[in-house]
Amino acid sequence: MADRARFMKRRAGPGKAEAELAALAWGIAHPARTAILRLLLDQGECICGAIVDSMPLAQATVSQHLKVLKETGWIEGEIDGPRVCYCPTAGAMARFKQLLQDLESGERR
Amino acid sequence: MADRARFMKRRAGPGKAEAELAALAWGIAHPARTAILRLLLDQGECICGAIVDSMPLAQATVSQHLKVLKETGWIEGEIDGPRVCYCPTAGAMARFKQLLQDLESGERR
DNA sequence: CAGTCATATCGTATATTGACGATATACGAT
DNA sequence: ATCGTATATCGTCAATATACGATATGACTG
Repeated sequence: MADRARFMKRRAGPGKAEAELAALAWGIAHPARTAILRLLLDQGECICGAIVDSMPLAQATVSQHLKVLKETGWIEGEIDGPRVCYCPTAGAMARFKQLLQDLESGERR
Repeated sequence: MADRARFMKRRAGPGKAEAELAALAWGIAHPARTAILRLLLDQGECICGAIVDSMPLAQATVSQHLKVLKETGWIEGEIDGPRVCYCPTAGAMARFKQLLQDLESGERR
């Protein structure tokens, strides 16, 4: 997947939307991550520990998924004392839908 | 990613939507695939060869991406004489948007 | 049937994912 | 300062993903 990174970054103007859309899609391209995102959208925000408890995965694994969701722009984490409170990034879903819409309607920017 | 497959298939009722959404997202989680899908949505349909010509990738690689798009339900291929004509699967985008909407509004089915 | 074009599949190399336990780090409380 | 809790990161392993050239398959043409 060196190629993925290469492909993602290479293109300048055209292809930029493709890369952004692909990156966002990649963020939710794993059921564990869609489950996490759903939880956060449902609750508005959630302490990391609660997320871990809700998943059949080790804490380290959940942390990795949270990292991916953060890196792809889906969620944000705010440090709250000794714990971290995660919430959906405002506008991320709208942005994703917009990119999908553009894809559908032949927009090019 | 044995885990991916495991996760994808394990769950029965709840988690089903997550798996479906994740699978669709996975389909477009690579810029080459979003580019192909865009091309098809723009043109309505396209001969495989034209798709290959429009991409900076080897024919074999494009074929692989087409396979993923087909398997994830985004496109369909119709044999047209010696060549194959691809087109977007009707309703796939709508289904994806619906799943996203459900994710956002806490739907559970 | 042989030949050619179009597409899919095979085989393979490399990088990445996703899983986990173990460890490190950060913070609040004692 | 030390302890205990909460998260993140490290190290590692098996399983994919992705790329490519080479080869197989399928479909017309002559």
